[in-house]
Amino acid sequence: MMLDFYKRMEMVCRSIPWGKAATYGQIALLCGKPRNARQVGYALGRGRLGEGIPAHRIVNARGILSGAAAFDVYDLQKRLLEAEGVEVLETKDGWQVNLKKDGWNHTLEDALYFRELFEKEGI
DNA sequence: GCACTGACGCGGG
DNA sequence: TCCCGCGCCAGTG
Repeated sequence: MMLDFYKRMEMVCRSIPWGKAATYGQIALLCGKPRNARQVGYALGRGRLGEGIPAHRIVNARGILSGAAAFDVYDLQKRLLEAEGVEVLETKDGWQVNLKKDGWNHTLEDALYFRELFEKEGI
């Protein structure tokens, strides 16, 4: 049932720093499942990662915010990001964050930390 | 088991 | 750089 993946996603998502944005692929990578970016979006969309997940900090590889339908309020993701000091720009493809400036630059140490954590937790 | 879906990503033109 | 096609894979009916 790949429940392990969900537990991993929850841990990684909760580790995204305040005021930073992470990509689906980045989360999948840190979970040890680099090809499962779609599942990250799926899990978030269905609210399968529990309460308090900073879902607004997850954007796609180009920094585009998820479609309006993903949040109850059409601009909630934008407002939550801006409340954390993240600049959200308007583009023809939708709202976008500058990943160069506001993207989560996780380090190799971060990746190793998660790998050890998952092993220790047995997931 | 089968077909289809999707908050995705990448490589080629 | 911008599109577009294709690969990806857990869920769902």
